[in-house]
Amino acid sequence: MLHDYPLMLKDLRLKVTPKRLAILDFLARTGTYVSPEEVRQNLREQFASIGLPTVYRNLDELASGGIVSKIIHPNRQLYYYFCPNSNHHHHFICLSCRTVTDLHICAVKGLEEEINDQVGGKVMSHILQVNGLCGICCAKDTVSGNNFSKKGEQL
Amino acid sequence: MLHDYPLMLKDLRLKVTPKRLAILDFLARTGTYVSPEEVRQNLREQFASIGLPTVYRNLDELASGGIVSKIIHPNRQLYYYFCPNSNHHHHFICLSCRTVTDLHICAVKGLEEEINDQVGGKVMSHILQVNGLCGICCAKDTVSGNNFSKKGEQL
DNA sequence: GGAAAAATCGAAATGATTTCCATTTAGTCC
DNA sequence: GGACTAAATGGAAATCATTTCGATTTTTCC
Repeated sequence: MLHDYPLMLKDLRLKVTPKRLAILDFLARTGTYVSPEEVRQNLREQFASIGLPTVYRNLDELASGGIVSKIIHPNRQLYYYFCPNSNHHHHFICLSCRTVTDLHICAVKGLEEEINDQVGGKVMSHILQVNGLCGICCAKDTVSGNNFSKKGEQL
Repeated sequence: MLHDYPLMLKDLRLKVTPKRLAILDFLARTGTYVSPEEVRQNLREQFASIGLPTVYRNLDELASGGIVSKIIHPNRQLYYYFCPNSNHHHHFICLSCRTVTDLHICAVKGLEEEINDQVGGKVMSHILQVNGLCGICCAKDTVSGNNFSKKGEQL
């Protein structure tokens, strides 16, 4: 699937800058979720200077615009995943190889009804993300490579 | 409902210390989710010295033991909520008054099936939390008092 | 090509959470 | 009740992802 990055950016009223394009391109090529620091590492190959604030700002803007998704890792750091699918859905993330699988059931509908009945409140946002090992990593049975921080799982 | 804190702690093989009891008591009395810093503020009234590491360590141990729940706020800080209910369930949290409502539907069952079919992977953990305004705060229609950090919502 | 708005940079600040290690305390066994 | 051991605690300092700041550069649009 090809993406027209300049058009995507214009739709979000973001200016089309070389760094934005490179960030999008990197995210799309990688196909897994990545950390802001990893994005910067990669952009360094193309740009003499690339500030971390620029990376953070852009990832955040792209996430607000719905082109990328934020992944909240059990280590509580943020990762980003190229996911221009605008239908409401949730993610299954592999803690080992970092692949993301889109899930098509929205599990929150029933909960919203329960909340309406019980609390009469208003739902403003929700987090739903399923963490685990994908089939391939599960078969390998080794949590290899992409370990994250030394801190234990926290969520 | 009365709670036997010393017994709860013994069940978790944690020593019964005055600070642990005070933390549990504070959480239970408060009835809303609170930040580690707020716990420390409160314990200061009872103890001449109380270190922040102690508070963090204890909250984390109690969460691991299932006596309190971690709340992951949209501002990405951790809050804790006294919730010794060991049945699997999820939470609706009010962003204004910080009340928590236990939800009785587990929304993740269906997703796990989908994951098994699609990915063949193994689910290790999930986050599901619904954020909003409870009925009372909704009626007031003002997001009063308990604002959190100045940073915008992030999740 | 020039002006206005947006984007970017580097350096420094922020701030929640942890680490370290010396000291104290709870649990246990006589 | 004292002594011992493992666990808990405190204070200060470190960590480290993420933001802020103010000055400079780019993009966009006419």
